[in-house]
Amino acid sequence: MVRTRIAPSPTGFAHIGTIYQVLFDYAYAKKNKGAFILRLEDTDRARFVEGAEEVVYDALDWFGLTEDESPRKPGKFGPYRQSERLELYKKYAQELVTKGHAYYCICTKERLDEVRTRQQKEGTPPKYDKHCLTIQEEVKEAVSKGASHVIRLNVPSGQDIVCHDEIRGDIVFSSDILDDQVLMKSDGFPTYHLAVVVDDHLMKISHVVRGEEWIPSMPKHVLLYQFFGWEIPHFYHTALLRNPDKSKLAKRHGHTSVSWYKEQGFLPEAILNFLAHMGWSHPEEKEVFSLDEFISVLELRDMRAAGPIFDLAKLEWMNGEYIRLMSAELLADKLFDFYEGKYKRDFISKTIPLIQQRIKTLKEYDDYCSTLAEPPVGNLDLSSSFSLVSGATIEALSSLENWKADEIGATMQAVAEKAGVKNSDYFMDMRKAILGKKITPPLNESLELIGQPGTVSRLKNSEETTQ
RNA sequence: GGUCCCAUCGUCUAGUGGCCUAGGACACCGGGCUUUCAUCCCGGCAACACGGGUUCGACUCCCGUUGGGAUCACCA
Repeated sequence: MVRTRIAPSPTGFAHIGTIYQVLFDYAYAKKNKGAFILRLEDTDRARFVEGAEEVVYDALDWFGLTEDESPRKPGKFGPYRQSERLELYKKYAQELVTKGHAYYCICTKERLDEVRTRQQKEGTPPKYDKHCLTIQEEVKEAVSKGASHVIRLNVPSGQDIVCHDEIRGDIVFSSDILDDQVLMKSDGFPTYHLAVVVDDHLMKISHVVRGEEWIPSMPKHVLLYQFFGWEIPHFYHTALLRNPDKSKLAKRHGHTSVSWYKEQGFLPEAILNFLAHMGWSHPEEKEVFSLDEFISVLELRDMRAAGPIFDLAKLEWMNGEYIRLMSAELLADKLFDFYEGKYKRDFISKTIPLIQQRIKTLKEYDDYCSTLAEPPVGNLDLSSSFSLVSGATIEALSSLENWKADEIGATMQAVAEKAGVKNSDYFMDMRKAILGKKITPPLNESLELIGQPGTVSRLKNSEETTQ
């Protein structure tokens, strides 16, 4: 049984990099008829944020990557919030202490800082000096009397720890560089390292897909698995998404928030398709493919280890592809929802044929259609020849009987010809006079949509403002 | 700095020793279509970081150099 998981800490922020992990977790689980689990790593009370869980759920739902088990969808392996599993961690930490693989520590922050600065001066790796281990009986007595304490991992010296990554192969670490990591904090909460190992084991996680920033702490996890005598899941450390300057995709450089992509009018399907190209490629080198197809051809071990740069230009292209491939009906629905009532559903439907080949994001709809819905305001930047043809155009259009795009076009063309004005100049002026922009949807169809009275009144207004 | 990871066009990538004069996509630059902008079609520019090996033969294997990245908390 394949069971994958995503284990975000609820910070009130949905990171696009998390979705990247989820995509592979979800797809691999589905491919193997397994389960995709969402576990909340809320062990850091200092970072608790109200409503943060919903942010995670909303993001998963928006992308259609809904989990099989989670706090909101309890399965057999709950609870799915680490804060509700405290007794479990305590029990397993005790087990390690009993076996001698962990020990109590009552060192103060001051002493820890002192040790660290001394090591920095000496140029030795900064790690705990096992002071409390040497006086463990004393420490235990203090703990039993209620002294504030943590539990540390007792890292053996002189051992090679082999960490197997399915993408890179074996990575060997010397245990001598490892710190006696805190397992249980003084507030009774576990640290990530203990919790992740205990939970992945108890929740029967078979494949772990996580970012490569976790590689340095993997030996600690392997050590824990060995101490507990548990089977180690398959690890896939994926390359980190990068900013154009190659640094880890982070808030201060690039756009990391799912909400940003949503606001920019990107479609979840397009984002997923784009993300699927990061570190992985379709076996037939296809560019555009559905989530279902991705699921059927995905092979996790084909992932590349090099860190890809997140290229917005390609995402935009991909998004445009999805918009063009979409049914008119669906696109209209998406636009209507995106603009939350700013545009009438009926108006949007009528504009679809005019803009579907033009917009790359839902947000660009505004650029084309805002002045189609409402007359433009401000400087129209018309050429001097406009005044020569405006009167005749108004007259011709006012008397047009069949207000259809091709008729409108023919009528205007006749005016231009009669006045001896170049088509391109004439129509550009009309475009600017009626729609207020140089870049617009096709003019004739736009005018049909605006209607005869609307068009004529817009022309009259433009005529006045230019005089 | 220590440890670890990584290295093909500007970007995403194909390539698992001969099929490579290195393929595709985005971007970019031309051209066609066209009353704007797009779509669409045609064409172009552009890469195996460097140095040693191994081999009859290296983009592909090994070592080193350089470069980039990650990580070194009672955060995850």
